[in-house]
Amino acid sequence: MLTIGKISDAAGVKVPTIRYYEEIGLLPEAERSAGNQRLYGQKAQERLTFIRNARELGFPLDAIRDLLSLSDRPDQSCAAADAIASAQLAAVEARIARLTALKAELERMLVQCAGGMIADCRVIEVLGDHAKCHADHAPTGHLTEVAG
Amino acid sequence: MLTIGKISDAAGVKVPTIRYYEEIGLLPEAERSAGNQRLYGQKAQERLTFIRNARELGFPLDAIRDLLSLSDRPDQSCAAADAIASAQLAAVEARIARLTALKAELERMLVQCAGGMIADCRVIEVLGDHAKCHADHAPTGHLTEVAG
DNA sequence: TCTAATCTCTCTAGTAACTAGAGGTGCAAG
DNA sequence: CTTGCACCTCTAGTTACTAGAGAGATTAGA
Repeated sequence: MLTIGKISDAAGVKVPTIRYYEEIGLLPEAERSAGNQRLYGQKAQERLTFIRNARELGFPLDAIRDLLSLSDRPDQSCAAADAIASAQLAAVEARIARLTALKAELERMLVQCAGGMIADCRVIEVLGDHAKCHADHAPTGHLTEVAG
Repeated sequence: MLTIGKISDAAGVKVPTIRYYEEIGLLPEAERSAGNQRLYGQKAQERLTFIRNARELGFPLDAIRDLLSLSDRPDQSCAAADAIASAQLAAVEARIARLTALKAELERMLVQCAGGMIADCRVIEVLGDHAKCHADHAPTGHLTEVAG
């Protein structure tokens, strides 16, 4: 039986994150030692590793929850898991396309900003009036793209 | 003078978002009508458009705050704005690289999942034991990549 | 065996960037 | 004048955690 710190190291997931996963029901409630500390066995560690890998591949926790419930019933068709992964793939592709467009835009801005004064700065200017950019690129509606 | 709904439409930023921007100090406090409703002029609308464009290009609000304070002093060198935009470009490029790797991984998973049972499903298996994947890809430490 | 250092516990609050909803008021058209 | 939409404030929820306080558990060394 491993303490939380050990599976944290083993699975590469931080201690508070593990407790958080338990809290939201992604991990079952851990056994406790006499002194109330969490104890984990092999199965828990595998489950945590699964979660970590899926997170690394960009799956949101809800999708992971679904995948876990699928993997708990190994006799069923693979189709549902396939659907989740496919949706994830499509989302990733969409993000790549979007980011590639942003990259081009940023490069254009920067090329034109050659050490002048703010008054003539293309970075500022382009952001103030995007019409000065090239015309229509997809109007996005929700602005949830975020810098890493 | 325009009401909040009008500049919302004009700038393409939702009404609650505008109030939020005011609350966090990205927009100055708006004038009010006799009946306590917010009123906006040309300048506020331009500022909001600037924010919207920058958000669309993936700038975080903190960076936008910096850019706005730069654009308020047009006599200074463009270097700071350039630096912010460059950092943003680098962040975007890093995200693209990461997502491209994820895409390859997901595609590999899916190719091998050809309608079998969960017990043999590569999607589940790969997530359970990433060693079954190809070896080392960048160990990321923080798992903040999210599906769109 | 004692003690000091390191874990671990719970709980609360904070992060980014909003979104949603409740319950109430302003305003313009018919 | 009333109907109905737009607006107001405030609170709480979202995702996936992270940080910190204050207290108890465990373990390694003297």
